[in-house]
This record gives sequence, C-alpha cells and structure tokens, in this order.
Amino acid sequence: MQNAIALLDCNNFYASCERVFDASIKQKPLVVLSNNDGCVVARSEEAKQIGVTMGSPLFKVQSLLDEHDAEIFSSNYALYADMSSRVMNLLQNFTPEVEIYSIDEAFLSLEPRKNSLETLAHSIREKMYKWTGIPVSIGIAETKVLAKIANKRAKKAALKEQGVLNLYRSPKIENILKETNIEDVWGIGYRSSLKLKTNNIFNAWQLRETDNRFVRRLLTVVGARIALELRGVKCLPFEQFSAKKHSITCSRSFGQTVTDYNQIKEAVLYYLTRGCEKMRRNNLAAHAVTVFIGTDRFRPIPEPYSNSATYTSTYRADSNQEIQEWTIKTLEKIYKKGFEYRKAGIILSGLVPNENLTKRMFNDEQFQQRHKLMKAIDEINKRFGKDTVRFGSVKTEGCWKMKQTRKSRSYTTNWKEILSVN
DNA sequence: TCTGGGGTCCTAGGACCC
DNA sequence: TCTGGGGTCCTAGGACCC
Repeated sequence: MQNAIALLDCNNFYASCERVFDASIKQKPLVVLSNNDGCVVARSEEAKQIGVTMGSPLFKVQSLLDEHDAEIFSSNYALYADMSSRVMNLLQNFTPEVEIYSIDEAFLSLEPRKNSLETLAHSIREKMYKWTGIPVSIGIAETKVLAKIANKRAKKAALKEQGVLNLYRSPKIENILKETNIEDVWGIGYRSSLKLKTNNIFNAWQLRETDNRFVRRLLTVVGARIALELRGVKCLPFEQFSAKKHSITCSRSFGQTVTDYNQIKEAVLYYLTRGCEKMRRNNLAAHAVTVFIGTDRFRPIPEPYSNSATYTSTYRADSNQEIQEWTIKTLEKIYKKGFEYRKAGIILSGLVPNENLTKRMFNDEQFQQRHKLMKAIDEINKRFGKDTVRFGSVKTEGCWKMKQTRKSRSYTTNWKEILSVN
C-alpha cells in the first residue's frame, strides 16, 4: 500500500509567533508587516474577521486597525526562522520522513495503518501547540496536491477546532474536489486558471476528469502533473533531503529614494555581505553575481528605470573580497545618474559545494587564505552578533536602510533580548 | 507621505557542434 | 552553395509558490 502524504501547515505563522511571547495580545487583531513596514503579510484570525486583507498596504488599513485597537508588528525574521526550526525539529519525533517545504509547512510521508492516520495527526497537533505554542492544521491524502486541498479544508469553519482532515482513500473526495475552485488548486495560478476557465474547467474535479493530453497542451507538463496528482497518482516527489540551493538572492527596497552612486554601492555591498554569509553557511561557492537596481514601482522619478547585469567569473569564489570586486564592476555598468532609486539587490548563482572546487591555476593560495579568513569572520559574527567584524567598505547604516519601527524582540536568538519574567 | 522578499521549474530560441 | 537530422548548452522570460 502506498504511503499517505500529510501536509502540516502552521496557522497564521508570523502572527502566531508574535503571540507566543506576549500573552497580553492573545485575543486582539494582530498583523505583521512586510519589509519597510509596507504591507500586511500575516494576520491573526481576529484581524481576518475585521476585514484586513492579505497584502494590503498599511496606509489603506491603518484606520481600520486603529478602530479595533489592533497590534501591528514589523517582520522579525530571526524570530520566525527560529520558531520554524523548533516546529520542524519536533516533527522528527513523529516520523523521520519529513520534507520541509517552507518556513511554515512540511510534508510527512506516513504508513497508512488502519485508523492510525487521524490519531497520529491529532497527537502531532496537540503536542505542537503544547511544546512550541504554534497552532497547526494537518491535511492527509494520497498525493501532495490532494493533501494541500485537505489541509485547506481542515482550516475551514466546520473543522477549524479539530484542525485535521483525512482524505486518504476517502469517499468524500469527489464532492470536495467539486467544491474546490480551480484557482485554489496548488500550482494553478492566475494565468493558468484563466486558460482553464476558457475551456470550461472551473473546479478541481473537472480538471481531474479532463483528458491529460489536452491538459498537457494547455499547461505543459506542469499542469499535467497536477491533474494526475488530483487522481491520486504521485507525480511530485517526496524530497526528504532538501536539494542544494541554486541561487541566493538578497534585495531590499530602501527606506527612502536614493540617487547617489556611493549610497547605492553601500546598500549593494551590504546585501552582498548578507548573501555571502548565507552562501558560506551552506558551504557553497558562487560562479556569478547579478546586480539589479530600480526606481520606485509606483512613483518612478524622473521616469522608470531598472536594469540588471551579471558578472560570470572564471573561478568559483566564496570570499567577500573577491565577489565584491565582481559586484562593483557590475554595478558601475548599470548605474545611471539622475534617477531616484528605490530598490537594489544581488543574486549569487552557479552555486557548488565549496569543498570540491577545481584548484586555481594562479593564486590558489590567496583563494585558500581568503576562504579561511572569511570562515573566521563568520565564526566571530555568529558569536558576538552580526557585523561585529566587517569590511571597511561595508556600512551598516545609511539612508537606504529599511524602516522597521514596530519590531518585536529577538526573544529566542539574542541573549540581550530574551524574555524576562518578574 | 505610505505598496515585500526569496526561491524553483519549464519552454523557446539562439549558438554551436557533428 | 546547397542539402538533413540530431544533439548540447546557455539565456531570457513566464508562471508559480510561500
């Protein structure tokens, strides 16, 4: 018998994280904002109820939030990442077959012993809440796409209290698929849903019943796989061991517009520093760096301008010094005077594990020395805090810095900000 | 005044090779 | 100069996800 797939999803994850450490805000509407405190990216149930929609800009919902005395937080990714790893670690106690899909979701592969699936799911849910303070929902079915649908249903009003729905070999599946709009199927986005609707396919059941060659022509193999998954045929592999990263991006919108080349350069080198840290944490080295800059999407001054360029090196590198040189050369190519820039970023790509790099024909010693130096710097910064040691060319403050005026403390990742109980 | 960031996969088309 | 078929690699752009 093939294994069942369960999808565990943390409810209102960022909002739930903020609540864990502050009992006084348990029943209030609560929202978490995107970078620069721009728009709403997470909402508590209470915030959903008063009508705050996902992605709305803060300035449009500010009065609504004030009216209901809502709590507003800047995003605190250090906190969310740490809470996420607690949740994922705890899951390993129930089954070794865990695929971490995103910061707040994981697939589990479970052996379908009789009546045990639901019991197990309930017990995971209870322990998760008790031990991490995070409420979760669990959907179970034959495939990932069906488990997603089960999970979404588990969050609906009738089942909300239980938080678990098992559709594995369930007779209910036909009705549920008929009630699932095509655009709510995982992997069917706006574009694909328009194409399907033009062809009179409006719900998940209709997609499942459509000739697969037709689906393939319409939506390529991506769509064909989704249709098969709806029939209970596993097409999306269960990936217990996460694939190596292919690229690392670090980009931000600035707190205000920036015109000066040197300021832009500071921002870009700051992002590069963050990107390189992440790369070395994953023991990777980069072949190329892409730099991109752009004016305000909504108010481009004097007119829209955005550009990007890529520098591809002969050798892979993992030291800031070397990649900084690539980055500056690339930025010089795309920076144009006279524009008010609002955003910049870098992408490190062509990533390979850094332990088996080809030896360099020239200067291999210098490369090795730089690698060791960077590792030492990373160690120090990990112990004593971000940017304790950094390159002189990298500034940590500037007019490009993000606005984050409502950030909660890093309760779990910084000793200075730990919760104290009186 | 105020609108996020970080990823993956697939396809088509061009360059180049045998 | 033209004819034919098959293959790889790279890149840009589209679509989707959380």
